[in-house]
Amino acid sequence: MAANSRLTVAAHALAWMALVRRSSDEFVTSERIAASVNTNPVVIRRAIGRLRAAGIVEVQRGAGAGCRLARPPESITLREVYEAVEHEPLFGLHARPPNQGCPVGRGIQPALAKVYGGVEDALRAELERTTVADLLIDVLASAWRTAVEPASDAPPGTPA
Amino acid sequence: MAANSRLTVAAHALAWMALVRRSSDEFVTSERIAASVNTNPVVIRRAIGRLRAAGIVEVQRGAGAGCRLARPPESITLREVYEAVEHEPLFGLHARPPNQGCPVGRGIQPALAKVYGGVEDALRAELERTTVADLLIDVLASAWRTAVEPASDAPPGTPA
DNA sequence: CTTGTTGTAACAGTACCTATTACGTCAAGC
DNA sequence: GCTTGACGTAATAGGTACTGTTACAACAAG
Repeated sequence: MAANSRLTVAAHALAWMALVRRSSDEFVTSERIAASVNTNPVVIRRAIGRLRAAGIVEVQRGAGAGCRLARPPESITLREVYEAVEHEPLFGLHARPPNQGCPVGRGIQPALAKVYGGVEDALRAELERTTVADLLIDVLASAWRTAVEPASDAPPGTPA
Repeated sequence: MAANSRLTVAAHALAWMALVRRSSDEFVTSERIAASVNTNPVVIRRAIGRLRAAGIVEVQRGAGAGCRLARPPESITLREVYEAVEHEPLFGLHARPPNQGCPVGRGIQPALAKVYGGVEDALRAELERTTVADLLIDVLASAWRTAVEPASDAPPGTPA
């Protein structure tokens, strides 16, 4: 399970946009988000592209452009986010087809596909229990707990 | 989510050993299992090594050596198998630590870790619902359904 | 002592992810 | 219109992980 960080990047970006949305309706740039995630703006744009295709965010092009949540954060579940950014199955089947001359080789793939399908359903159901709004609340609670400097509750406009 | 096939290979090997166990207590070689999985014996040995460390199979070395289930297949759940062969977390966090000067950057990792932990728990609970014995029953049912030749129900001793 | 098998290291090839640069496209605002 | 700032995307490089394969030491049965 070589884990990638696409869901993490997408969730981080959405939490950031949800926080900004509390105080303004302006579009935020991929560069600003990238400064908080600590990555390259192109990585953010790639994630945003998938979220836009899923109708989770809306993007404004041209000068002074950017991105913002397309819907209230209470209505965006992490299941949606997961399905927007991740398309590979959780578990891979055989790299090369198993021996069809053997009963186990012939029956193993359908049997495992059933199991894996149930697992992915369970994973999606669990992710559905958390919305971006829930996540932001928890993020801010954790940030307070970790804060050492009293000036830590800086406004969202100063992420870098 | 770059999916690997370790769980698939382990489950396939265990189903094969469970089928053999029905008619004999002999040890089977990694070469025989590899012939059914259609891979290299070393790949099987790598999986067997982890299953052995977890107490799922027992290995006999020396001449005429091999491997067999250490316990009845009804007592081996896919959760155990998953935990034996897979150690990486399902979702990766940030490749580089997020900006600690931003409230979201400071709180996102603990918040996501909580979500990801719940997801892994749900995944394990779902995998726990299936034992190797259950899997074998389903494998054989699927093999029968797919069988075109009447000689398809060959004894387990002839996998290749 | 021979023989067959495991355990493991080493290596090549492939594939994917992240980071980065570069550039075309686009719309706001003067 | 033109300028400008930002997105969308291709291309590339470096790193990492998995699979397949060869090779060989360790080991136990007979």
